[in-house]
Amino acid sequence: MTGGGLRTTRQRSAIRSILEEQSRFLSAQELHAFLGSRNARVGLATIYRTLQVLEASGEVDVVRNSQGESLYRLCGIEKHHHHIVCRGCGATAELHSNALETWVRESARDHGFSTVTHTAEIFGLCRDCA
Amino acid sequence: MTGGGLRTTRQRSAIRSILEEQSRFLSAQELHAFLGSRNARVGLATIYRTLQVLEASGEVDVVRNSQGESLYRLCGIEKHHHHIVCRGCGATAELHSNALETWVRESARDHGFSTVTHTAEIFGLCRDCA
DNA sequence: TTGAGATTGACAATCATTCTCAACTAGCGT
DNA sequence: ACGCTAGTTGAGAATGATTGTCAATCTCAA
Repeated sequence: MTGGGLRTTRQRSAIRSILEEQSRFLSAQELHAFLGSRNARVGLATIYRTLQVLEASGEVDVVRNSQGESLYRLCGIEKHHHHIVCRGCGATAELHSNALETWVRESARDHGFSTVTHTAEIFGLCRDCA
Repeated sequence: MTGGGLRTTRQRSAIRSILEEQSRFLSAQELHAFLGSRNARVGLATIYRTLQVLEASGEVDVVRNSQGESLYRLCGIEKHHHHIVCRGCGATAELHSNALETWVRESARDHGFSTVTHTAEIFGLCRDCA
């Protein structure tokens, strides 16, 4: 994480494994509980560190729920995108939208803003949870 | 806050006053510092409580910065809107966009989501801070 | 197999935010 | 102006997610 290469450890594999089977947004705390429940106890600090690494390398997406808690999800796609997340079960779909990116670009231009970043997430109830 | 009417107190006036002169997003902590610096000391708990009331009544807008801290800003407009916020000075402009709302509606429909809410904020550097 | 450097984890430390609850006060009725 | 009562306040404890610490442990290239 600091300089050299990354190593494959039991902990990192376990974390990645959970992330893979649950293809939805999970909090670090949930991840911790999951790991514990299957005898693969991993320290919280390690979970947070691993999640940071994955985030930095773009392997997971991060969103914040209304409580300000960070939720992580494995993400195969490197392309910029957004999410629609189910408040009930956490199911997620990725969204790609030119309309949105255009809106961002034009808003920035109209107000003289540069080096802009943006957030945009939709939360709702999926068909099953409705 | 619980049931009946609201009262006008020195604290609430002071908070509102700061919010009015600083027409930009402030954190509760900044507000606390501001108040302290002008001999109008107000307890942090009170600041948070007041901000919650103002948020509930739609008098302030709230966004979360990348640290997960909540930022508040007085908002005269009751109509739904978004913001473009300067990372440097906190200057803010309100955005109204049919394109964005349409994107949300269509994304929800396409994925079978109902009762959706959404967040969308743009962060960047304003002309002065660039 | 070995050594250097990456990684881990128990636990302390942060930090924003919320809770607790006794003391205080705005403002209605008199 | 006075009293009363429910809304308010604030100091400090509590919460809860996240980060820092650092000695012990583990990976993996040589």
